[in-house]
Amino acid sequence: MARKRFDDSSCSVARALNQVGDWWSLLIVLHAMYGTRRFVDFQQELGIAKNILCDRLSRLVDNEVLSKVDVGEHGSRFEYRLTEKGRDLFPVVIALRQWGDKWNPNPDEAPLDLRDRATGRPIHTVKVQDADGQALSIRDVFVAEESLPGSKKNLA
Amino acid sequence: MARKRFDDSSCSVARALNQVGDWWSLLIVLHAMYGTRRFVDFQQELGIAKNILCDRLSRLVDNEVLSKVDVGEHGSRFEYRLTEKGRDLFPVVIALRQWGDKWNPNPDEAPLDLRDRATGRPIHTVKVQDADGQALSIRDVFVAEESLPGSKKNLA
DNA sequence: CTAATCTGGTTTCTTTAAGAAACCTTATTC
DNA sequence: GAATAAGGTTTCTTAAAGAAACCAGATTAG
Repeated sequence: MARKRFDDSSCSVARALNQVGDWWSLLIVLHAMYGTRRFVDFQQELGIAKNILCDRLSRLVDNEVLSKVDVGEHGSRFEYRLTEKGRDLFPVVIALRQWGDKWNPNPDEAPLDLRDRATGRPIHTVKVQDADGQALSIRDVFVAEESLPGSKKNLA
Repeated sequence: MARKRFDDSSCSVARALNQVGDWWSLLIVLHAMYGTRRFVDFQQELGIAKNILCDRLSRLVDNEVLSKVDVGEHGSRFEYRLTEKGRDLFPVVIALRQWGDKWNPNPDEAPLDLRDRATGRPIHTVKVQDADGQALSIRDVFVAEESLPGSKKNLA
């Protein structure tokens, strides 16, 4: 495989994908958001091989998406908890979930019904918005200055 | 590798990742949003091997994220264009970009400055919001009913 | 008209990561 | 004190990623 790394890419999306851009990493973050904290629980919920889980957890810890906390009285019991950086992936995960629910719905099962704890009302669809909160499509957005790779000015 | 597939997973995030959840697929979608449409342009901009690009493009076409359009007078000239489903990944990509800009900024380069075409003002940070537009953190959201895998009720 | 080039691939080969399963060490429980 | 659980590590096999060569059909250059 020799997967290409993007640690040094000038594109922040590429760098972000480098940290959470594989199947398992983002699913681990997702389950961490569901409340999972223990190695064995991740393993069982995800059906992931232990060595891979080990690798992904330590990478997420290295990247400060998770923190590894020793919760044993005498060592040897750990929890993996989301850091602020990890919790900040919330909009990404929710946006991805909503996209999946919209375009690849599970015929057998209703999508997760996420609600606001305070009001009990369903949450909004995650959108890109202008300064006033108006939803923006890709055609409504442009790149200021010459910061775009390939020096194109507009989005698709 | 034998990467595990999640086509049939009951989790929409897992299914979504199955369609766009590797380095290249999402970067291809990103560049398509920048306006790239041609095979060679993807290849040069991404520095991806042709066989891998070929595979990813056809998978994205299979998954209806891109459509392959014959634009040659006499064949043999194609464009890959975002479908509505593909364009709908906009909030995902932007949320990921903003996360990357916040937590892994490029020291040498300012982040892309995305602006509203109509007003010229910078776009908002992508957020999860309640029905009134108030930003919600992960602690403010819960799962209604017993739809959560592992039958947990709360998020982290 | 012919040769060179471009586009969009496919094929072959090598490298490397993913996955399964066995094993291991330090608690904790019975 | 033996059995089990947590959290790994090691070994081996399989499969995917990447590089590079090759290819066919269309276009352009001379």
